[in-house]
Amino acid sequence: MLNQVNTMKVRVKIWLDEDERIIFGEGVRNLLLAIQRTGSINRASEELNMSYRRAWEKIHRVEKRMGQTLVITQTGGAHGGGTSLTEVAREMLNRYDQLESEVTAFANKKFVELFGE
Amino acid sequence: MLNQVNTMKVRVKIWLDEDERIIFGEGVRNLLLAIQRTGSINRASEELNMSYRRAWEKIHRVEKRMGQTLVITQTGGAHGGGTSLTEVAREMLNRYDQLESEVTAFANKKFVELFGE
DNA sequence: TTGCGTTATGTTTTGCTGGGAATAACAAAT
DNA sequence: ATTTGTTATTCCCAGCAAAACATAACGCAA
Repeated sequence: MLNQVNTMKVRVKIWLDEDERIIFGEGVRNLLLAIQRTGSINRASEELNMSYRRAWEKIHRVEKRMGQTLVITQTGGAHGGGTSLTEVAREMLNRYDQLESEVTAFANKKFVELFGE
Repeated sequence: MLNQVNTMKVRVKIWLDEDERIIFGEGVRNLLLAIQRTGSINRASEELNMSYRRAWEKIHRVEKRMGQTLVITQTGGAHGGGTSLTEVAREMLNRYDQLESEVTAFANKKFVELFGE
């Protein structure tokens, strides 16, 4: 009956929240990874085609909600400064990534069971 | 280290898509359920605090993308008409709900494993 | 033949999110 | 002192998505 729609895929989005407020999701995850890779919020936001302002807001909103510091910033200096991640941020990244990949794998398996021919 | 943030919950959103276009998600699911319950798009949209316009567009966009008819509508008559679901719609609802509940349960279990104390 | 409640659809208005420009502070190197 | 590239923050504007408004058609009942 549904064989005309069997090129569908299942998609999953996962986030952590507290009182309906997003604490940690895909957006911050990507941002933190880019900061880790580039060493600066500025370059990270460019990579993600996001304005610096938005990137900055995103991070600090999450920091406020978590009551945790996620980034260590330094202004001035030879290369203008930069930003690196705290241990807490790295830990969150690890756990979130694991959660995300396991749930996604499970969803794909179930999807095939339920919608596959 | 993350014990200050242990009132968090994990949230999951699941949808079916084809070429980055949403085919079937939470929105249409709720709408179809409300139509099933009320027998009319009009009353369903009121229940969901959504404009009739938007409800109607949502349904027909999905119908177009699936190439399937989801609702049977009737205009005029004693009570003005009404709308009921097709067999395809009911089948989609069943499978989607099952997928959604199983994945959500799995996500909650994994979340406790990864973020619980 | 008028009224009613529904489907169906076009047009206008509103509100909000995100982007961009602008500006300041900072500290190392030269 | 000047240059440099970053963080930090304010303000205004555009674009888009949702809401609101408007209108037509339909068919049964009275």
